[in-house]
Amino acid sequence: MQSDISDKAKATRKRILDAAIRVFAHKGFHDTRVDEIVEESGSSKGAVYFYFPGKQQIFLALIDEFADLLERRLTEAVDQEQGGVRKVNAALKTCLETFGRYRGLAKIFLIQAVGLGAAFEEKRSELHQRFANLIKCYLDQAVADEEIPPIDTEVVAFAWMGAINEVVIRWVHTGEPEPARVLLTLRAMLLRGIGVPETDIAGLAITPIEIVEKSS
Amino acid sequence: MQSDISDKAKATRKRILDAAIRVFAHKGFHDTRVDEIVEESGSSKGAVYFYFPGKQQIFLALIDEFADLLERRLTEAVDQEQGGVRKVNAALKTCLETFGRYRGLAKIFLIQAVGLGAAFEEKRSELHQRFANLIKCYLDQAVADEEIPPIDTEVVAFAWMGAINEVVIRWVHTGEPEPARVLLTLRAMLLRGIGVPETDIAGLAITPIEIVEKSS
DNA sequence: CACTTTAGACTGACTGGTCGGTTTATTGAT
DNA sequence: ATCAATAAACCGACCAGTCAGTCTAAAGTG
Repeated sequence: MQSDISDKAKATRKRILDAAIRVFAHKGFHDTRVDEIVEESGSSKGAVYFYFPGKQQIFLALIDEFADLLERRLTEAVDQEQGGVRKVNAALKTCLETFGRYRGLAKIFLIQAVGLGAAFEEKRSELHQRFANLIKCYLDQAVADEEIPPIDTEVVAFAWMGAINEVVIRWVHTGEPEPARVLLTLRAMLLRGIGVPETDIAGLAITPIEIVEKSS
Repeated sequence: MQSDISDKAKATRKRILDAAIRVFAHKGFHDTRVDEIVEESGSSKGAVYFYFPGKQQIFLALIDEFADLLERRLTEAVDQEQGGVRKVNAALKTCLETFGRYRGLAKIFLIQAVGLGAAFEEKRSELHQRFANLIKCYLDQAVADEEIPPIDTEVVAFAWMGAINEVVIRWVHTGEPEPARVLLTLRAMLLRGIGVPETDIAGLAITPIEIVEKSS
């Protein structure tokens, strides 16, 4: 059948992307040679430039793909929960799970995509803006529902994102501390920080997180 | 006199470093050409390589210098205050002031030093560790003094650092939101987050921050 | 069916511009 | 004269991207 061809073709494309995740995550954008992606993927330079316009586009494709994935999972998880506090809890858990499942992409997203000069910086800024806004919306809702006192949700949203990112970065790097510990501590800290009553926080289940690593 | 020479020499060195701050902050490490630093500093390639072993070392020198400066200012400010809550407040204020005063260095420190591959990544990790540890110490002390309930200070320390960094990055980039607003919100959020009683937080003065930009 | 043709997927040797670093010459202070 | 300081032409390794060509399988043809 004809899908044989395109299956094999798609497979090559995927092999290249997977290899790119591994190499980019490990060495960063500038220290990654296209030839290394070629070798790691077991394909050829021609194949790489057949499927992608250039090195930069491969990198951006990975980031965009992951950002979409994360946003999809977040909104999905949050929408399934009722009430601001539970929603926040779900979001936090989903974040840690997703970063844990796609550790390579997480490292690319959180570290390797930073400090790459103007061309990428705009993208990074825009992505952070996007996720901060997502958080801000949920916070605003919690305020509107009078679950928490009125606060400067914009600043808090950025602070939350930074807090989560930093802890995840640390974890991706060293494997420390374990996600369960992180979830508990971070959750308590962030929720307390916006004035959620202690009783509401204590009421949250100690949902275990499952961290399963996937290639892509 | 002999200081004429070394004065002039030191001046050249400084001009190079200042130029490097500007260019690195604006374009990032890899997009910065040594020739751009030469031009911006109004010196020459010979002078640059007379004072520094190479591009990378200039970059690292800037980061180390700033890290030392920040740490010095922080410990200084914290030591002058009495009591955990006030110390934290002082630290936060000092952070924002210092980042504000040295905006170029702040951008290099927080953004441009990230995602540069293994050679720099270790340095970055070590720096974050260092500052997180500083925070952790103060938090531990606050716990020991029973000002706050026992918490996982390690995780909280990283979360705090991430929160501060992200907000500062945003501010360095867009100029938004104003530091005063940031200090108030961040302070309340972080202190609440570790269980500081609302009354203690309210008791803190609304100390105005002065943000004066300096070249270096 | 045998055969040519076409198209898509892929290969890897090659290239040409770029840029960190070096060298050599010059200046100027003591 | 001597030597630190500076200038700027120069070098060459490096590497993203190119391209002429190969291979395989499907489509067209008689």
